[in-house]
Amino acid sequence: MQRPVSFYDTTNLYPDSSIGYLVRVCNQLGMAQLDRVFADEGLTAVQWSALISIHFGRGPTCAALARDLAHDKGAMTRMIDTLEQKGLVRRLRDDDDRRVIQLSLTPAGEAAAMRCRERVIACWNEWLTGWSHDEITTFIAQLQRLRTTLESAAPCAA
Amino acid sequence: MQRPVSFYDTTNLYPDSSIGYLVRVCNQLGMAQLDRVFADEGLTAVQWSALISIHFGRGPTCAALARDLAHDKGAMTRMIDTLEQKGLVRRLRDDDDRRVIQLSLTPAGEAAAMRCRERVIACWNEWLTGWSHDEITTFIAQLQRLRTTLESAAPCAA
DNA sequence: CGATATTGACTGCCGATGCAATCATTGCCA
DNA sequence: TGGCAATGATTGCATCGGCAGTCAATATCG
Repeated sequence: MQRPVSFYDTTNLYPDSSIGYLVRVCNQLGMAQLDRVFADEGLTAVQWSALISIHFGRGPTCAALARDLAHDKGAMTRMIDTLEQKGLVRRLRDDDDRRVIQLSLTPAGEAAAMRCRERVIACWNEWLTGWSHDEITTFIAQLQRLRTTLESAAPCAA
Repeated sequence: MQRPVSFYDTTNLYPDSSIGYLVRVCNQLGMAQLDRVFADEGLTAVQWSALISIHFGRGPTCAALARDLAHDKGAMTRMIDTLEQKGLVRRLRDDDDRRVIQLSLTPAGEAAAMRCRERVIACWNEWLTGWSHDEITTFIAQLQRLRTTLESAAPCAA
């Protein structure tokens, strides 16, 4: 069995060809754009993604939410604090496992999350103008594949 | 001429299919991994990317560097401060345009950037195990395309 | 030529983030 | 059962990042 060929070497890893660099820049630019879009809702892009994650049942608890968004656990506690103060998120102690605090959206939180969602949809459709359906689904699949790898990756040996 | 079909609507924008969510999570996970890799060099992943950007002539000045990395200009000044104190970066006032301060790497900065680069190459080759050459180049091209769009995008109307 | 706009570097300020430690609760296993 | 590891939530601490404003130098245009 042959060892797979390595893609990167010292001759071809430069910013424009670096997945890490490109992913970071795309993230920075996209988040900055969305922060401005959400400004009049009093939300940041990260806060909105937390609301959405709760909405879709990916973040039933604070720890799960932090894992889902690859966000710091401590910082997540404080983010939930502010979202709770805004009246968008509810905390409810779990009776079965008393370590856990269940998170859920208030009606106001649901409404805000859905309002923002429509604007995010509009933004992305604008940004993806000219992309074919196949290009987009391929791109999403590749991002998912990368996420899965990074999630399960042991600390890199290098 | 027909208006292109929109990809996203309220039935298919959820975290696992959202480019924004996936890009963010990949960035968070990748940067966290690289932060640990660079820890013994006393560098963070963001600092390293600044060094590389200077190395490749993409960040000849503080402002250009901030644009290249989609990083805050003020924060960049302070990052250069610390990299200068570490003896990795040099500042040199430009004589032609006296607003500008030219950035360059010291020999120590070059060496550190290249050492880290090799480790980054190793990490990415590990993370991309199983990807075909074509899949990787396609992925990179799509990320570049997205970056270009986001860079030139006016504030989203939505 | 002169006023205004633009650009680059820098700074103060505030909020957010990551890390480490703590405490409570639960799971696991000898 | 009893002790120990694991998990969840929280907090303190240091740092970082984004925003807005300032100052200096340059470009633009009437």
